[in-house]
Order: sequence, then structure tokens, then C-alpha cells
Amino acid sequence: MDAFYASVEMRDHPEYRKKALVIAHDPREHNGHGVITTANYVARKYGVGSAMPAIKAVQKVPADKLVFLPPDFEKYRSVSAQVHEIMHEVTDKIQSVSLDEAYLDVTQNKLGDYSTIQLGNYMQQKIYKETGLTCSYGASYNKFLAKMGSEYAKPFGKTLILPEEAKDFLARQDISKFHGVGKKTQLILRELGINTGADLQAKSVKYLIDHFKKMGYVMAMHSRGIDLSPVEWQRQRKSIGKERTFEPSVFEEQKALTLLRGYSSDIANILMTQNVKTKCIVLKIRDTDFYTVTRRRMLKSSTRDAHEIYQEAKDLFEELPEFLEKGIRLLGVSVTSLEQEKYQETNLFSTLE
DNA sequence: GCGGATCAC
DNA sequence: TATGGTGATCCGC
Repeated sequence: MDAFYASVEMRDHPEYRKKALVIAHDPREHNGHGVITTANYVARKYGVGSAMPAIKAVQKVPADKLVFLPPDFEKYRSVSAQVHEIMHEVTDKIQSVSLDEAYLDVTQNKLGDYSTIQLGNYMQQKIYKETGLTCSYGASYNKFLAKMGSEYAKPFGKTLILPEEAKDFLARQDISKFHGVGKKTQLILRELGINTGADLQAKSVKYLIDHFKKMGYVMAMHSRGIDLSPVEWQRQRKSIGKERTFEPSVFEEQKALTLLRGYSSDIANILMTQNVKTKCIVLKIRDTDFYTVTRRRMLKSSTRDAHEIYQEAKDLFEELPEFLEKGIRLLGVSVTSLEQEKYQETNLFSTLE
């Protein structure tokens, strides 16, 4: 398989920033882009009320020159669709990872007899021309290496990793660059003296499985340049959820129940548009001390009814009265065990065609 | 199947 | 230091 991973840099483009950011009023400072920082941190520091999602980074802008920009998700979504159109010129085998990242299987492509790099350059340049966004991509013989190469190429580059180069390339990478290796796994790996791809390669597969179970096997394979997972371009969603954090916390039962009703209705609407039903309702709740639990209930028969979802969520909620005492910081509902409705019109037509 | 943990973005 | 929202997967029961 020729795999391809593209990552579009939206957050650094002034028009497409997806998240809250802080920007200097004076465009002569910081190239007119201002300074991106953790919105909540800045909000607290400068006494501005804000609970925007956070991103990374820098400071150095005086307080009186700061202004908060709300995220424009509509814009973000529409640009993402534009980018996807360009990718679809090359192949329909696209696995979206998020609005701005995707895997493409270009073993076959729609444009003709081109190399993976030629296809990549075509998309990269077209995306830049049509949206002004830079993107990087990685190309290799499997998904893992394609993604690794893409990260390596950021913010506006490309990386081609050939089979005979893979092991050396991986040996040089820090374990933090391995997909699936997060904070916790990193900590344990480093305690074992494993800091790089070379260290992973030096350990036996058995050793890694003994320490990390399935994850160990995956890391062993990845470090050796092996990843057989396909580009899942037809995957369907397995859960749908809605949750919200409150500042200050919620103490009133009526308010909590109203929120649950709203979430249930939102979820029911999505079930409707996606033509699926659910067999399992999950309640998620977090108190002021950040103590979080989830409780779920399996249904006898699947549903897409807002009120039925609400009733289950309410039942689960009422089994946890302690949270109202403490104060509710977060409340959420999600549904899993989704079942595709059969005999869907679109399916019928597409089958007949 | 359930609930917590971990991870990605 | 302060930790948002959505979704997936894995582990140990």
C-alpha cells in the first residue's frame, strides 16, 4: 500500500484559526499575528472572562494589547470541505482523522500514472493556491510511517520514507513521536531506559508485550517499520456524545436535568440525520474536585427518541446524588452501540445503480 | 458488558 | 498551572 498522510495547518493562518487566541492590536508587533497562548491561562492572568479551548504557546504581549478572538468553526468546516474536494481528485480512499488531517490510500489514484510525491505536491500546491493554507504530508508504504513523515515535515514540507530507509529513520525518532505513545506510556518507557526508536528496536517483541500488552506489540511493530492497518475510508461512527463544562459549577437539580434534556435532544437529532439508532446510553459527570465517573445503561431495544434517551440519562443521574452536593463541573451524555437502520433509501438507490 | 485510563486532535 | 470537546481503544474485572 502506498499511504499518504496530510496535515493542513489551519491554526496559524490568520483567517482560519480554529481556536481562541490572543492577538496584539498593533500589527507591527509579532508579524501582525499576535501571540497564541492558552486562552484560559491568559483569561485568568488578565482577568478576562473566557473559557475557550486552549492551544499552545507564547506570551510577551502587554495586557492592554490583548484581544480575544472566538473560534469560527463554520469557516473551519467549510475550508476543510474545500481541502477534501482536492483530495478526492486523487482518491476516494480517505480516512479523516480530524478536520485538518487525513490518511489517503494512493495505491491507486484517479489522476493517472503519477508518483506519490507528484500527487502530494499537486494537492499541497492546490490547497495553498485555493485556501492560502500551508500543509505538510508524509508518504510511505504504510499509515504509521506516512503520519510520522508528515509530522516530521511540518509546517510546510514533505517527507518520503522508502522501505529501505524506514528502520534508520525510526531509530532516530524520540518515542514521543510515535503515534499512540502519550504522556503515561512515555513515562514508563523512559523508566525502562527506552527513549528512542533505536531503543525500541533493541528490545525483543516479547519484552515489549510483557510490559505493555497489546500496545507493546504495536510499538514493537511500528519501531520495525511494520503497520498493516488499512486506510479505513468507509468507517462509521461508533458513538455520539455531548458534554459541557461549567464555571461556576452547577448545584441545582432542575438546571442539570434541563441540560440533560438538551443533550439528549441534540444527540437524537444526530441519530436522525445519520439514520442510526442506539442501544446504550452513557452519563458522564465530574465534580468540582475533578472526580469523574461514567455510568451506562443498555436498552432492551434500540431507539432514536430524545425523550427515551433523556429518561435513561436522568435515571443514571439520580443514582449519583453526591455530585449535586459537591457541585457539578461537567455533565455529558453519549450513546454507543449504534445500529445502522436497514433499507435506507440512499442505500437502495446506490445499490440499484 | 462495565467503568476507568489513555490517547489523538 | 489549570486542565475544552469528541471520539476511539484497551485493560481488568
